[in-house]
Amino acid sequence: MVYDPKQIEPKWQEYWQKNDVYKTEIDHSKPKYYALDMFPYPSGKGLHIGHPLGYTASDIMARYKRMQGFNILHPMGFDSFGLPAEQHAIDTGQHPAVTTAENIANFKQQLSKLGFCFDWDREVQTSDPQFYKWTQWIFMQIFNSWFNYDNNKAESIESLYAIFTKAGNTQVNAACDEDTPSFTAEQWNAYSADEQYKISLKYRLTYVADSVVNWCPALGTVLANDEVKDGVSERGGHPVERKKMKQWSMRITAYADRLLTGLDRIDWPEPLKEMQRNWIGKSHGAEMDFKVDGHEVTLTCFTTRPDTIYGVTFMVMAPEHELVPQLTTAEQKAEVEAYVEMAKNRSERERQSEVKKVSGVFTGSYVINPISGEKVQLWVADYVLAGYGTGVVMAVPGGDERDFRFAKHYQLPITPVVEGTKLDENGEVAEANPTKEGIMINSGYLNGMTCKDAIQAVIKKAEEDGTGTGKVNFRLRDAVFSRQRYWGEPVPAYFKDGIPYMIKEEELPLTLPEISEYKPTADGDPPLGRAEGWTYQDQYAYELTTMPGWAGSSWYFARYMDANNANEFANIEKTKYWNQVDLYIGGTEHAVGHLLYSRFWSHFLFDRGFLPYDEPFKKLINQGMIQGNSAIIYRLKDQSNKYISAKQKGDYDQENLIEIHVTVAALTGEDTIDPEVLRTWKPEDFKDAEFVADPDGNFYCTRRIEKMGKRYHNAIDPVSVINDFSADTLRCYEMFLGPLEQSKPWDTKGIDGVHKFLRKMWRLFHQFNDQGEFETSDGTPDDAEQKVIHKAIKRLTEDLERFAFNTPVSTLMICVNELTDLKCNKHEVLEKLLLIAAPYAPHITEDLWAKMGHITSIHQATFPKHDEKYLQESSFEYPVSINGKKRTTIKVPLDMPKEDIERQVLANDVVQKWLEGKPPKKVIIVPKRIVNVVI
RNA sequence: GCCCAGGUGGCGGAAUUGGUAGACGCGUUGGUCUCAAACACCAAUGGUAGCAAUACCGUGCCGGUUCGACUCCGGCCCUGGGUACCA
Repeated sequence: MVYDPKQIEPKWQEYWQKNDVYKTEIDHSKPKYYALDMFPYPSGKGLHIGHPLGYTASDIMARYKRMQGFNILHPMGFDSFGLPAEQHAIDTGQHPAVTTAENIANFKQQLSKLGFCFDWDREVQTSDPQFYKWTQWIFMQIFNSWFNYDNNKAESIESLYAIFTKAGNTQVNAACDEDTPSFTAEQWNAYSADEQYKISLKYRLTYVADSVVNWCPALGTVLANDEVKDGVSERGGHPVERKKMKQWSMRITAYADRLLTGLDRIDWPEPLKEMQRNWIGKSHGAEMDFKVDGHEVTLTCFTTRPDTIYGVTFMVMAPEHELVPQLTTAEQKAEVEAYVEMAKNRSERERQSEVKKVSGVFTGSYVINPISGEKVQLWVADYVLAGYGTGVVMAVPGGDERDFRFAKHYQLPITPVVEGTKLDENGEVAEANPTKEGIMINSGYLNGMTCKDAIQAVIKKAEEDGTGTGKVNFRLRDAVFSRQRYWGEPVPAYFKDGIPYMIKEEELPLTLPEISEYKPTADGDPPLGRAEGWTYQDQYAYELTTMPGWAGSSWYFARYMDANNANEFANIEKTKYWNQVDLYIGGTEHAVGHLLYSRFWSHFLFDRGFLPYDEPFKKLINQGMIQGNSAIIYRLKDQSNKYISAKQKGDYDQENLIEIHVTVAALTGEDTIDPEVLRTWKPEDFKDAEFVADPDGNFYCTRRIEKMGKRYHNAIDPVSVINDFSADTLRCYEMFLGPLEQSKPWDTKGIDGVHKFLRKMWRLFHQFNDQGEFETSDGTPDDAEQKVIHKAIKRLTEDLERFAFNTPVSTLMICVNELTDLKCNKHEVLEKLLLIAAPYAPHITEDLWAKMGHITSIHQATFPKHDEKYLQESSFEYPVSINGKKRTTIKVPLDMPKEDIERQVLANDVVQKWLEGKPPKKVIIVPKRIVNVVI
């Protein structure tokens, strides 16, 4: 009988499902283990080969831990709100809910073939009203909270009212809007309830404020940065401008410090923590006030280097800064306005990355240095960002590279203020010196101080003079929470006299209304503006924006613990049992998005007593991305229908070529394309296209390794791989491909080897009779057999304990090969082999396990432990090096003392030859490693 | 630009603490089995020189630390991810 996965795999998948093998209940007698995957967005293209990578790893860990006696929570669900379904709705008119349901059905169908041990009774879908009811509920709790810096915790808004009633707000140390006025208890108590409410809005952790967005007037909508290419919309190529709009935001900045220190308590990859730290970007420095000459206006800038205050030779404000018009002189007005208009269309990313393109304009105004009293020019330049710090920088070209480039370009003065700044032959500053190491020069009373002392000195003086204060600044910005979309959670808020109010908790969920079209309205309102009667109590307009994609994904992991609870988002007793996610697996692309927002919400829910932990993910592994190998062809810009073979690229004007990603299904070889496949693939683009092939008759494309995704048409369907081989093969192969954390392009080159391994394992159980039927023997295993299996158990266990998922496949292969060589068919040995292979290849091992006579699932059996007694060696073969270069080996008993080993080594022929009669300088013996003779 | 990661044979990768570089698999070459194929099995396989023993070179590039460096340090180059409204 041969290994026939087509027969085995569906059989056992059905068995597991029917017998509820993976159903999970709280069991206080067992330790728990929560293994979680980042849930997928159910795209229309279905599962791609990257999804099963992380899912397989967590599945292996879940099965392994289950076999070690843990109670496993291993659920799956769908992040089912999102842009693609909405875009599909705009294009076809099909309701996103319908598209999403179809896609989810397809995903589940595909997932079912991979043999994962998910407990599907706990499935969640973020677009399900029974789920988003609780997303809205959490939103309300955040709205009804404020952040108290005194104890660094979110508290109920009632407690803030209580403080105001007693003491006003002068003693309150809270996260709030900048324009919050001060008031006493008397003043507060004199306010009307409405006025009090209005003031409370400045403290609540969600609030409405102006935020800058990418506005596309032609499409009447806001675009994601992703949808903007070179300043125009990706769809249609319409101009995009940056515009301020009223948006809901969340005060994540209040949690900046806790999100920073919380990282120290979790087992995440250090680079990822580093990314989050940098994203939060805590920096110490000062805010300095510069008076504008001839105006009653002060410009405040944040700087991390107040010590360089004497090096300030000009000042720069962001083009969006609200004081730009006021501070521009009549002569400079036209130039400044033109510049501001130009800067409006450049994205923040462009502005930061194109450092070589220096641009800016003089306002005509001057500011006065608060320390030196010097008068310097005030400029506007787009390398200064409105959103960071105060949107104004004091430029120190001697110490900052961007300031330096700017000063060089516009011939502004450059003063070196730190000793050791490089000068050119004319004695002018040759390059900026950004280091904090050195002694101050050209800096008045600061001269001779170290930078660090000067920083303190300047802050002290500024605070005494009232011209500045020491300040901690964060790069992190509050999180914009509004999206001008249809397919997202409605915000459970309505407006009365322009003031936002929450609906009542018992009125949740606020379900998405039906609308006729999914586009924005003619006057630029979000799609919900089309919903008829979209009002609260028939009179107050509901919020028209919806929540962002990260809302649902910021708490879904808690819902799995109590997925069907209709009265609470998750019962606290249940969340106490399951607690933190023990192993969370997902891609690095979420490093600062999802993984920061989830931490934020968890910290919040913890503060308010809704969750028993603040850090949601105890251990995290960032799986690498399985990249696609895209196929790219070239179209001539001036002839929309003409495509040229990639090899002729050089013959054309590069500006005239447009790269087009085409489906990898059209590939006929490494880099050749069959144009006929393209004609049927996308008739609207290629039906009548002209393809200019090479003289050899081939039409070449360019291949490029990049993210696998819909837009690149480079995705591979895992089900096709299962059909060609088996689910067990795919699982093992995805692990075998390399370290989980590493990104790698998908390539099926080596998959045969893994498939062969499974066949070999199968044959191991069918090798002892002529019919090839299943047969094992009861004989006692000999030492060689014991050694093979115990070596494998040890290696595999050690590797899994350190979350190395790739090397165990090799270990299993070696074990099967060695047992085959030994012609081992001992029941005791083969049973252990099945047990250790079960997490990787659940179907084949389950089948063989049943054939061995077991009546319960192998996944409910106990994982074997290795016995050291079979692995003990009596001697060790040392590699012997001369001056670090390996020359020979020497085998000595393990317990031999170092002096005796040295004697043996020196007596060795090869060593003697190298020594040429002279004694060695040194002999280094590292036990069980190496002997190195230095001559 | 900024933040993070990676770079090892023809290919995917291994080397767990600074200690035999290339485990395991693919591919290639030669062979066994077969009427033939498929399957399977055996052998070789980093490069150069050599019949061989062996020698020299070799972990992106340049330099350093060390008895010894894929591993640690400094400087570059290239590739991938993120960069706040893709998910």
